[in-house]
Amino acid sequence: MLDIKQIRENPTLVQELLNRRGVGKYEIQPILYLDQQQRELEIIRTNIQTRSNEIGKLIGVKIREGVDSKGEEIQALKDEGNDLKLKLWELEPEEKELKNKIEEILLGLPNLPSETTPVGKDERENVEIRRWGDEYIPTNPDILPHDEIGKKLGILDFEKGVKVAQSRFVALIGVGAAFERALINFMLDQQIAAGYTEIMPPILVNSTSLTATGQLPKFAEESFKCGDDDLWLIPTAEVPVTNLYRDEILDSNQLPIYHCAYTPCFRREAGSYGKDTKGLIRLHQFNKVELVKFVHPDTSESEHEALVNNAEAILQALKLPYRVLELCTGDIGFGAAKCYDLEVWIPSAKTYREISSCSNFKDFQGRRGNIRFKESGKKGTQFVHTLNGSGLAIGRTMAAILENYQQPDGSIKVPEVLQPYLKKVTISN
RNA sequence: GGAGAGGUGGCCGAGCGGUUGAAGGCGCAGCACUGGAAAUGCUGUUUGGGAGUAAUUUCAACGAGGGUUCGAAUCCCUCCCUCUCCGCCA
Repeated sequence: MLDIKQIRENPTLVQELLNRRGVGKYEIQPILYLDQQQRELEIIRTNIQTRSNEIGKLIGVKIREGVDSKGEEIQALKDEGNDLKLKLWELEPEEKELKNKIEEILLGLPNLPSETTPVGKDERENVEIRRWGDEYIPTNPDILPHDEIGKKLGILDFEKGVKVAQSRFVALIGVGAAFERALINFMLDQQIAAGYTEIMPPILVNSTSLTATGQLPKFAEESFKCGDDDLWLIPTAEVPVTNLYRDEILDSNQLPIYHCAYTPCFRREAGSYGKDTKGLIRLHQFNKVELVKFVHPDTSESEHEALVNNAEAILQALKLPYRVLELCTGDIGFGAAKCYDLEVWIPSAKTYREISSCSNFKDFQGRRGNIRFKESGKKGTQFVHTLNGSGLAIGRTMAAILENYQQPDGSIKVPEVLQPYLKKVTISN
């Protein structure tokens, strides 16, 4: 959520930054107008309230002093109080409606992109920052797509996923299941060693939590809802983990807080019909290890770089070729001010595919979720900055390994760092 | 699912119609005492909105939303959540 004060005080700058996401997409003019009206009303209402409070107190004092509570003097005050009450009954709903409208619009506005976020229309204008591991790109031209080799090896069964659930679900069989588990454990162990505290959070969350992180109200159709309850399947561990500290005032010396969490993630993938219909790339349910940071605003940029490095370290340990993209203003997520995507090399498609997305939300989620901190000596509170990134998406990592480590005989070499976890050197029939 | 209890400030906990943003305690901060510390004493210590350059001032908030009243943490209604016991269950 954007700061209404910032919008009020710097409307031109705010509008300019929103325009970088797309001219004409978001307008702050309506908010400015409503805000003006609301504040004018508030002044009037507050004055009436003040007098009304005075009357209430005065009656109390008079009665205690022995004035006849049924007498004229008291009655006159009561009458005035009643008059004021009528006026308040008129003004209050009006002001409340204005406030609700402002809130509603505010919740629908995306975060302001950072000054450093490259300006661009869509994903074609993302900027490649660096590449790693070119030397690991396989030279064998006959690499089978991961889903095909997975079927051949008997470790991925998409038909069974469809039977049990629906399309875009998979069942992992035997070594496939163990492989998934090995990846999860390896990634968690590595991130814990990097300083993150592991969380195993609820994977059903309430609407308030989804609103805090920004999935609601705008992106309701992207998540699975449990019909009878106010509970949703999480689209990412970012939601429960960020909400761990919702409505809390942290002490500045508790910061920074680093968490990692393995969870399944559930996405409806509405609007991507026909895209990536095969394989592990785009499923309704997938596993992911997520990194989440809560930091002091002064450090959020360096914390962001460090978080990206933590995610990259996994790819490097697995010796998977990848590149880092800095997303442009037209492609960054709703709540992000700045975002790096990590894309892993997928040999069968001869292309890089997103495997991690590392975002700095600045105070956007902190404000929506009311996550604050207090600095001793300073008065008042500040919103924490939140950051998160995948470290990494497990299914896509498995896909990348099934291809990049594929041998001419159709077996899969197990990456060295995974061997102790899987207790295998190769996967074959 | 059935029965009962309860939700108050950073925490514990009183208050059950009148100057209560809220006693008392803990915690925290400052000061005093001390060579320094502990102990002790004193003082201070919620958050958010509005107006003002500021000092300041005003409004709101005792789970949430309505209602009664001149006045509600306190009374009434609805909802949410937590806890205990019973049942069921991985």
